[in-house]
Amino acid sequence: MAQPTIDSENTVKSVETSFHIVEYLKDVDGARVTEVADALGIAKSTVHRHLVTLVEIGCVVKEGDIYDVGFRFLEFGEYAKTRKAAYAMAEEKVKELAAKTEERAQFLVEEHGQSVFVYRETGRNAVQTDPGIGKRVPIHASAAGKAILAHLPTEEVREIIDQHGLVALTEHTITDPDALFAELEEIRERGYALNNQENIDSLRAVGVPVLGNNDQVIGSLSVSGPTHRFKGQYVEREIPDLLLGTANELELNIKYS
Amino acid sequence: MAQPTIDSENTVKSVETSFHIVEYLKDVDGARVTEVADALGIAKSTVHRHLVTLVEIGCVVKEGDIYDVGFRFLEFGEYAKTRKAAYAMAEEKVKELAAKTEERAQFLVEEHGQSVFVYRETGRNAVQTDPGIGKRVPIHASAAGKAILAHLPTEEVREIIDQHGLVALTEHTITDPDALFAELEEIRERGYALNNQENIDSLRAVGVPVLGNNDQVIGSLSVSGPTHRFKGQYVEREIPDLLLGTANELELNIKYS
DNA sequence: GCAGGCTGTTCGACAATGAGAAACATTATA
DNA sequence: TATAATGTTTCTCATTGTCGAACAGCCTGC
Repeated sequence: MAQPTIDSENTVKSVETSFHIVEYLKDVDGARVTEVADALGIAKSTVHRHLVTLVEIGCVVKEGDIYDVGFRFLEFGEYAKTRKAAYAMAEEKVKELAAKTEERAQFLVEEHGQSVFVYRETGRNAVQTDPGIGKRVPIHASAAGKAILAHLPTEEVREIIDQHGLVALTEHTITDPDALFAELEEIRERGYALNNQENIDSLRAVGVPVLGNNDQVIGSLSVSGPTHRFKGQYVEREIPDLLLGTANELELNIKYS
Repeated sequence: MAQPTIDSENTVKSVETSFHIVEYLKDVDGARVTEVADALGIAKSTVHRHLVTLVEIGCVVKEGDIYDVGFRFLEFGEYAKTRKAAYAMAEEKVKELAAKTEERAQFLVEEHGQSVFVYRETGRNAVQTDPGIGKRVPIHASAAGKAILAHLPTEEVREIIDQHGLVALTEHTITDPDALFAELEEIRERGYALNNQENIDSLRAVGVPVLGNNDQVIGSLSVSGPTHRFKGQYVEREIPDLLLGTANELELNIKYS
C-alpha cells in the first residue's frame, strides 16, 4: 500500500477474474475446473466458486464436468444490438447490401478504440467464413474502421493510436500515424474508405460512415470481397456509390424516426 | 454465522452484483450511477466501481454519464450459439422452415429449466414482433418447450416444476403437474407438441424435439402463428409433417458430422 | 453571475468476503 | 480392488470490496 496511486485501479477484481474464466472457456471451447485453474494460475477452489456463481446467473453451463459459455450472453448481446434504433435499422441495410452486391456486407461500430462487427450478411458470391459477429478487430486496418476514424475528433483518434498502436496485420497495413492521418483526410474528402489487403491478404473492402444527429459517427457500413473481383470501376465507383446511397438512406431513417 | 449450511451459498457475491447492475441497465435502457444505486440499494461508490470495471472489460459502455450494455456480450452470445455443431446446423433449418411456411420458426434450447430462443426467423406471413433471441420463457407453456420436456427424464421435469412452478400465462396454460405429465406422454406418442394459446392469446404453435446421440434432447424446432390460420389440417398434419421431416434431417446431420 | 442543489468521482476505514491450502468425496482406471 | 485423478467442501487469513463522507463539476434558478 505504499503506492496508493498505482495500486488503486479502482476496479472489482473478482468480476475481472470471473470474466477471464468465461473468456478462457470460450477460447478452449469448454473446460474443467482444474484446467481453468492451471491455465489462469488460480486456486482450484477459487475457480470452482466462480464457476458455481456463473452457472447460477446463467452465464456458464455445466455439462458433466465440463463448463462452457451459457446462453445468458445472448440476451444481453441481442439487447446491445438493438438498443439504439439506428443499430436495428442498420441490419436491414446490411441485408440489402449483401443481396444487391452478392458480396459480404457488414455494419461495424467503434467501442474501446476497436471496431466491433454488429451485423454481417454474406451474399451468394461471398466466401463463407465464420460470421464473427461481436468480434473485435483493429480499427485502423479495415475500410469500415477507417471510415469511422475519419469522422472522430482528431484527439480521440490519437488516443486510440496511443492505446492500441498501429499493429501490422499484413504488409499493407498502415502503421505510421502520419500516413494514417493523411489517409483519413483523404477519406473525408472522397466520402468513402478503401481497404487494400490491410487486414487480410487478397481481400479488399469499401467502407462508408453512418452519421447521426449533429454529425456524430454511429458506425459504418462496408462491403468486402476478393482482390480478383474487387478492382477497377467496381471497387472505385459501383460499390462506393451503392454504399453512399445506402448510408444516406440509413441516415435519413435515423434522423426522422 | 450460526448457520454454516444456509449462509454458505458458495458464491462470489461481487460477480452477482455486477450482473444485477448489467441486468438493470438492460431493463431500463441505460442508467446513471445514482439511479442504479438507488434502484438496487447499493452505495453509489460501489456501483461506480462496478461500472468502471465493467466498462474496462467491455461489458458496459459509458455515453456521457449514462451507462448501458456493451457489445462484449455479443461475442460470447454468438459463441454460445455456435459452440455446438448441432446449434449451428439448426440455424439453417429454422430459415428453411420460415421460408417454406412463411410463418415464424424458431429453435429453442433448455437451460436452467427454462427455454431459450436461440434462432428465430420470421417468414413473410408472420407477425413482425420483437425477435427476442436469447429471451427465456417458461418451458411448460410453449410447443417447443413441451417437446423438450417430453424427452427429458421424468425426474428432471419434476425438478423443473419444483423450481419454476407452472405459472399461468393465459387461461389455457397447463398449471396442473398431472395434466402436464399426461400431455407429455401424449406428445411422446404423437411425436410432436401443440400449443393452443397457452403462451399468448390467439397464438398457436407446433413443436418437435431434436434428439442427438443416445437420444438426448438437444433442443426443439417450432413454428407458430395466429389461431385463425393455425387450424384444421394445416396445424394437425401439414406443419407437423414438415417439422418432423426437418427435425429428422437435422438429426441425421448431427449424427453424421 | 452567483448560490444551491444536483450530479459523478475519489478517499479512507472497517469488516465482510474472496482466496488459497488442504481435507474430503467421487469417479475413472489399471 | 486399489490407486490416481478429478470435483467439491471446509477452514482460516488477509485481501479487497463496501460504505459513508468528502470533493469536484455541472446545471438551474433566482
